[in-house]
Amino acid sequence: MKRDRRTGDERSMTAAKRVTSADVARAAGVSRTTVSFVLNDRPGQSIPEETRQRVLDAARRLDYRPHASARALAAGRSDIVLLSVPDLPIGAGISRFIEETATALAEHGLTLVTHLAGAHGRPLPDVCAAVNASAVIGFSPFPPDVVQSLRRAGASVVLPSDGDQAAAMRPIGRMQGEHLLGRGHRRIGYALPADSGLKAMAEERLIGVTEACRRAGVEPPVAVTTALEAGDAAGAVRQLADESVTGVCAFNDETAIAVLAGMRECGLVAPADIAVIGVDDIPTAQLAVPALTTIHFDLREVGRKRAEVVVAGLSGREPARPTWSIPQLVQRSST
Amino acid sequence: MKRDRRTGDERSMTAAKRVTSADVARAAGVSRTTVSFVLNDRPGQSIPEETRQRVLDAARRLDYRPHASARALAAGRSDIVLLSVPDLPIGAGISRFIEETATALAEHGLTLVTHLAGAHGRPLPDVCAAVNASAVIGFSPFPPDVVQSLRRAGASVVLPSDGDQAAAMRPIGRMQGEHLLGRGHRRIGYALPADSGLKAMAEERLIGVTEACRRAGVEPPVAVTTALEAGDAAGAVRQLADESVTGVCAFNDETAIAVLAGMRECGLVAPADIAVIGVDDIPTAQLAVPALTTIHFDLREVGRKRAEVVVAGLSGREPARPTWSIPQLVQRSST
DNA sequence: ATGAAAGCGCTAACAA
DNA sequence: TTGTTAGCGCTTTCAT
Repeated sequence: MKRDRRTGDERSMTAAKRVTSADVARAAGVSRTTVSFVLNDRPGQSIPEETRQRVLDAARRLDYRPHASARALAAGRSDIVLLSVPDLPIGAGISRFIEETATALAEHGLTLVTHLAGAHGRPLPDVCAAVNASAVIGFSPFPPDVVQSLRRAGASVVLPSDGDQAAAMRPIGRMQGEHLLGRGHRRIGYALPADSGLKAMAEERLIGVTEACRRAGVEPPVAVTTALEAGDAAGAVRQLADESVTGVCAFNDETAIAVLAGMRECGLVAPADIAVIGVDDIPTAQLAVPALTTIHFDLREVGRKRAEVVVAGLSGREPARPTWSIPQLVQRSST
Repeated sequence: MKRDRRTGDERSMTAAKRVTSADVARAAGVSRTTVSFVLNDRPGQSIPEETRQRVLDAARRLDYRPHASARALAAGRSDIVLLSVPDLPIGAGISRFIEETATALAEHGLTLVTHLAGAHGRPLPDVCAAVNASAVIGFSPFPPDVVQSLRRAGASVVLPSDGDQAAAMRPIGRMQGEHLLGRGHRRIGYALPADSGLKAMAEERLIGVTEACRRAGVEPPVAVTTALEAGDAAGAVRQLADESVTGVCAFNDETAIAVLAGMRECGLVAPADIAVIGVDDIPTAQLAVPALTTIHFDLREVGRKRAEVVVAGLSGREPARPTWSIPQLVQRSST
């Protein structure tokens, strides 16, 4: 006889009773094994179409959903991919990227969940373990010790690698720099966001700008850091102006908008006094005054590429070296 | 003899071998049961401090992390709370809220993961099942059929209820309306976001504004919808102007900024021609031209309240009716 | 082509 | 106070 461990309090809040694969098997008149084979579409099993349909039907009729924990436990791996998003703010650009990645992963049967890595949140490896993620993606490479914790927490794929990161970020900075240089600016500035979670990305982009400067034979960019706040940005703008910078590349559109606000506070006008270029092409970029020149990329593409790398890693294949999609310049009035 | 199901390809990408509770038990020289009791801090078990420490030490030394799937499977519930975030954009306000909720939940041993409910993403119940969430939180009440799917997918708590929502949203709209009314405006407008995911929240806030109007004895607000794009917003502004609206409450700061941009395009200036008030107090609100008057609230508080309701629901208790923290007006130059 | 049965790592009732 | 043991729902090997 089976024990019943349910406690007496059967409240309305309790989850509905779950349908198990045994229920489906019974309804279809087959064994659980067969159900598993059919539902997982296992290759190399010759199951007659008729049986297949019977199982599929039963599953649909009962609204069967495999119990993820049980499956993960038995199979030794989950279908969960964890995305760690750095400290706020999450701009619209990031949201789009996340969504595209999720869609691409979903096509491979993987589920993406995201974790906002706030200062006081629980450590990423804990979250990874809690959701039993088999892959973890970040926005910039994780420190080696974190990578190891993640592995121990069950993640078999951890991205991005330093190489991935450089390959993705630098061309963007390079493009920003080249645009400004191409319009005749000779003294370039770079606005880094104060947000620490974005630092690593920003620094890679800055390297791209620096490369552009070197190629053009001009001094490396003057880097300043600014919070998303007019007063602070004004200070940054003053530093830039002191160095007679005439064109500044901002880490992203939000930072760029802050720079624009800082300039306003200093009585400077863009692009006449200083030209500003952002990255991301967020909706508010065109609403800025003046409208912001920025770098746009196809997030769909980027997300898809990331997903491919994850899928490849999970299936043990070496990923085809992902070719990054080409960023595009959106010329507006701020440069 | 144990079977070894590992396939031959032991690649560098594979997750490190996991430490199990049996390992800890062995290291501590006790049984798995004792380990379980100690690590879960089960009340009513009198375990000598000495043994406790021995187990704790062993666990720490081995960097043991309970296997979430196994635990969930055995215990019948997971520690996962799933937050479904509506379609983009995720403003900074939302990010803060998420982070605070996560922190508050973490204090109760729960892990929050978020899912961006994009148009093409997988359906929420699928995600809920995939991560085995025992609670699901949204930004506005889920349709009844979705609630049922979620329950069947294993969620025992689903929030918010319609009541929660109204209690949280309406006072905000009311406050916006009262501010404008208090400054003498007699013809109020309301700007809804085009984004469908935000519709439900927006409509509740609109009700709040309507209430404020009724109390003041003026006509209900003229509602218009606008995308986050200057051209579209200009159209909305024209509609408002046609109805001789002199003050508009925007759903949130981003919408408000779009309205401001629309006004600029129409040659209107705020607050002289039309006053604008937002909600959220996002960083860019004060960077807008003119600086945006808005409603600010303590996200920490809101997140904490939400978390309490979840915890209460999960433990079967009826939540203490959450008292919503008081929103605060931030007066800037747009009104 | 299908089924029986052995676990995956953990929890919890029960026994000692 | 601690250990034994029976599952949780699923996958997968092996036998039929």
